Amino acid sequence: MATMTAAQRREQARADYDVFMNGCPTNQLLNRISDKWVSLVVGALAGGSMRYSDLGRRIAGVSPKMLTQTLRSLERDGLVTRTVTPSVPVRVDYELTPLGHSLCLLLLAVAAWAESHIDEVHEAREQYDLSSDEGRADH
Amino acid sequence: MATMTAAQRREQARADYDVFMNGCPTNQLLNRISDKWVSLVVGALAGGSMRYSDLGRRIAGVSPKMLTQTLRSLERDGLVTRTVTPSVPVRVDYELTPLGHSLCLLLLAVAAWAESHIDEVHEAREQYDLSSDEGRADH
DNA sequence: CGGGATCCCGATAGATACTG
DNA sequence: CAGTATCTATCGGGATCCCG
Repeated sequence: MATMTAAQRREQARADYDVFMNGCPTNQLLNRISDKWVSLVVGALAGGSMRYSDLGRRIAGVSPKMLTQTLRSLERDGLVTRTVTPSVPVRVDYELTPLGHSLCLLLLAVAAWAESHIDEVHEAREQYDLSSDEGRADH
Repeated sequence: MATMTAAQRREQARADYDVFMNGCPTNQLLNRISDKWVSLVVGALAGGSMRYSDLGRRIAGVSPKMLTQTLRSLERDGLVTRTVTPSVPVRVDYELTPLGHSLCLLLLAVAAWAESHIDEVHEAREQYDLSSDEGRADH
């Protein structure tokens, strides 16, 4: 079947693309750190180990489910360690691994870029929004 | 009203949190670059200006809608320029601004981290998945 | 050629309730 | 205290049609 619709071709392309994506470390990392809570958790743990509920209080706004989910994925990727102390009641501490601290450094670099360039972005946005309004004025 | 349910308190916390988020440049940037297509578009444009349909072919798998949407947001943020040449048919070129190139550099830094640490992450994942299987074996 | 408008669907965040 | 299970609402992403 050499005759494919545009949609079919895109579908095929997406299949190839997905394979490419899965093998691409950069996108994996991007997906990870772009997670709504990851940067906050890493940031909170940067100062040292913390208990589950301390994290929940520190990050304020996260549901137990999302906190657990985030911590689990970070643990799976070797970015944090989970330490259970079987006392009564149970105590669980989370701490950044060396790899986690390394990631924290990268996050700091991102933050640095953001803070030094955000003004330009905001200015560009105002310009853009202004132009758009003018364009629609004579509609 | 000092008596609030846990849900109400979280809701309140989220409101505060959202304000904090909106004002935080880092999260804005994170949201932007974590967009599925942004890094690919920026990467494609790193080599020079490109036409709309060339981008569509180069990135392969993107729908026209998402490509347009991505380019618009990048244009709005002052990361790319959109140049319309009113010939027949119309020709539209996109190109990275200096700010866009700067972002590209940051993306490169992220990519560098990803490539140099992805092995550790994968190894950690295997370890983690292995341990999980063992844990469930005696269930 | 380069889009905008509209409808639809699957993924996922979050609320709620329950457990060891 | 530290989660787990389930259900629902939302929303990003895609297909499809249409315009300048």
